Amino acid sequence: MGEMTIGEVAAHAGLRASTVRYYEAAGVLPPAARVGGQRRYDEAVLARLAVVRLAREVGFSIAEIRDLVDGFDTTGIAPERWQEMARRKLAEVEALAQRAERMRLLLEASLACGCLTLDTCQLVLDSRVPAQPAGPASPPQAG
Amino acid sequence: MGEMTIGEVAAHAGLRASTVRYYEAAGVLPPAARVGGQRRYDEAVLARLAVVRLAREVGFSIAEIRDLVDGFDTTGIAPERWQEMARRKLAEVEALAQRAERMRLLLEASLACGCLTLDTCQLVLDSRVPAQPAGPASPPQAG
DNA sequence: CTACGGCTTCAAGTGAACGTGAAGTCAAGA
DNA sequence: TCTTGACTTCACGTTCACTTGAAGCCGTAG
Repeated sequence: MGEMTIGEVAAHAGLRASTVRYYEAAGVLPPAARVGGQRRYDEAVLARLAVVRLAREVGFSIAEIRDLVDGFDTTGIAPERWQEMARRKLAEVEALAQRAERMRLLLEASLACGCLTLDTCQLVLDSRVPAQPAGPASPPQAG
Repeated sequence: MGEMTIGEVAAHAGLRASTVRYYEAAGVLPPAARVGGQRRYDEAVLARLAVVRLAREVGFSIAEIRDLVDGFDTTGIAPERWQEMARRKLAEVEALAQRAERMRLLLEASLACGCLTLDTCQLVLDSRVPAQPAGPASPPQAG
């Protein structure tokens, strides 16, 4: 199983061939060797794809993963780079968890509230405009 | 303050005028009355926009909010419709919270692990391919 | 008169993570 | 030989919630 085509790699990794090609174009995988124009892989790419999967599962974007593996072939990445990025991402994930918790609380409150018309519901009134600070008007950024 | 232009409404709601126009086009706001081609609003629209804000905060998409307010003017929505959609959304939000929790655990584990090369890390090996069930091959869906 | 600010419309752009379709190459099998 | 299946590149489509740009109307202030 030393030489694999893109279809075999995709099958082993649980991906589509198009995704593997996309990963290469995005710099997440190094350019594969070609035989008659077709990509050939050895098993190391499966380890790399496992790292990519883990990174995706913990919330890294494709661009972040590109930065993570930049300058390395399929054999290994830089541990200190991972550590640093993982710490940053952990903060993001905790923020996400807090947001989810807030959504959950609001939903439960709205279900418990049961007011006949939401237009007069206290929950709605509470979320009218979230505290505009003083100073010249600056419209909100995309969120 | 009975008659407001789109700019005034936007300022009161903490939105951009373009967003208010977008909401109308998306069916989230009913078509506004026009005076000389320009939109005119009364205060009821602010209550509607507060409902929209709350709905967005608890995770409803624009399309879901359109369904939520479908058939109602700026005065009120259907409570039972809200209840049903809120219950569904609550399940989604709980799933999101679980995913965030899983991301957090994985990140913390990877930071605690500290193995020199992630390619041989147990965490990576664990996330190789998540349990493909038997049967004819069917490529994974987007997710 | 001219500039200005705010309004109108429609169309297209943004970013993320791929998916999809066209058009063509290539080797193996009936 | 013809077909099948897997592969190639390239470019455009998809979803979401908007934003931005172009081109133009309208009232007012200088």
